[in-house]
Amino acid sequence: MKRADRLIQIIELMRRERRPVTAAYMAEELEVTPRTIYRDMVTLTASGVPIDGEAGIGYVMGDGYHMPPMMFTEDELEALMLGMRMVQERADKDLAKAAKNLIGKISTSIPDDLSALFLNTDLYAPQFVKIKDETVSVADIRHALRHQFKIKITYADVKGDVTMRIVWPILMAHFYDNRNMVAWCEKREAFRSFRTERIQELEVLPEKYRPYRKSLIKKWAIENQIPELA
Amino acid sequence: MKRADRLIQIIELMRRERRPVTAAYMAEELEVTPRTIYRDMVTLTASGVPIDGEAGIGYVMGDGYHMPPMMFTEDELEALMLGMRMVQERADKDLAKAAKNLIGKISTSIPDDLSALFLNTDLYAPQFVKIKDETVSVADIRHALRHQFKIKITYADVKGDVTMRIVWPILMAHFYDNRNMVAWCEKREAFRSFRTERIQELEVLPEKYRPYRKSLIKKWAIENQIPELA
DNA sequence: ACACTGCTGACAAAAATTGTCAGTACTATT
DNA sequence: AATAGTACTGACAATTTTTGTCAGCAGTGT
Repeated sequence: MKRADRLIQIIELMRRERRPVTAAYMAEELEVTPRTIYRDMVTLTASGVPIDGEAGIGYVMGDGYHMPPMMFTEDELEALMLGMRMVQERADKDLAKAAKNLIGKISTSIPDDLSALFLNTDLYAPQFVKIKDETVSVADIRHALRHQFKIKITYADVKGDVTMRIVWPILMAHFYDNRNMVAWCEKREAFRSFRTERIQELEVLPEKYRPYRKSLIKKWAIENQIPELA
Repeated sequence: MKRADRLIQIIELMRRERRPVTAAYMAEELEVTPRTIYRDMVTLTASGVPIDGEAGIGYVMGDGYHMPPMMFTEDELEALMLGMRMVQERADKDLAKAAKNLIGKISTSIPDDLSALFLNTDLYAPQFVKIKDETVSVADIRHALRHQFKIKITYADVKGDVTMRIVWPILMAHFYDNRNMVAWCEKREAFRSFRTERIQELEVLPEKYRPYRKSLIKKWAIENQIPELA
């Protein structure tokens, strides 16, 4: 990659990251050595781009630097299309519908030539193992999860034992052949995973749970040794 | 002045001008020849900076036309996020990077409260079977495919036999544990699938293939009994 | 018809970029 | 007080990029 491109990409990258970004990270992502990144940063700051670097921390972009909205690149549109295909194949039907709507919205708001490219079928992402449809509305779970509502569920476990519990949903996990809701179970006082298709009944309670979902996710990630979420 | 600086300055200059700016004017201002400005513009637009050039007029920066403020529903944002996670886990590294950039672009163009919801981690879509990294650039394949360029590849088949062929790439297929390029093979005069990680060398030829990709895909889909693409 | 402008290709001289390596200084954590 | 992580600098040679030049085509507005 040429330097000029890289500089623009660094601006984009800094704009989207809220946390400090290390030179090493950028070096990896942009496929150059950290030394080159340091040189780039000098160039950018010299040209007036408000980037702050602190030893031991990383780089942060100052507020107020406003680049005009960039259009999507071909690769971004392709990533979007592939992602939406995957969602349509693999996610629950509400989300699949949302994916379809999204494709529509975006394709009408980009130039025609890009749009044609975008909508053209040149991707294929089939899922051979079909995931069972849910009895309950996964949209309800997602809604509860986003706003930290407690939910009451009737659940059939592997052995077929049916129980009723109040849980705090914190995460949706999408695996190859099943979907899981990860939640804190009030009954067991522990994290549990619930396969969505085994949830028989579901009620979103008006009551919210207190600890921030983010911290619960972190705790769960540590317990389950999933570094990318911890 | 170095090129990198000049590009950043061009962005600044375009942002503050309302009227079209001619290449000649910028060339004067930045003390280079117009030819150099034309080259710069190609670089900038390729990097996604929304600049429009019209013969007889000059250059204007797109007023957010390419990416207008869009309203998304919570479900759409969640579909988007899930899709991009999947792409990051499952697609080649260029597309993964594009997915990341896309998240950044969209998150800066939607209201803050939605943005926070959007970026919050409440999805997990791991891929346990890791797909092998490619030797060649999959971005090149995608580019050739989108624009119907022929490509020349050196390919090692299952038995380990290495051959060189000219093929017409028509489709990328993303499976659970591998990625495939589907193409018309000039040598065999038939459709063939090539696992991307077994392509040893790749050259995008300047020559385009004639039949529309869409019709080739259809033919391939019928041969392979894939009704959703036929 | 005309002037103006965007845009492209090719080439060789000139200039910038890069990785490498070795080292300094600052920050937060232990 | 020690340690790990990070920003940052200098110098050099191989490599890559950039630039001007020139010649031309194509679209826009008068």
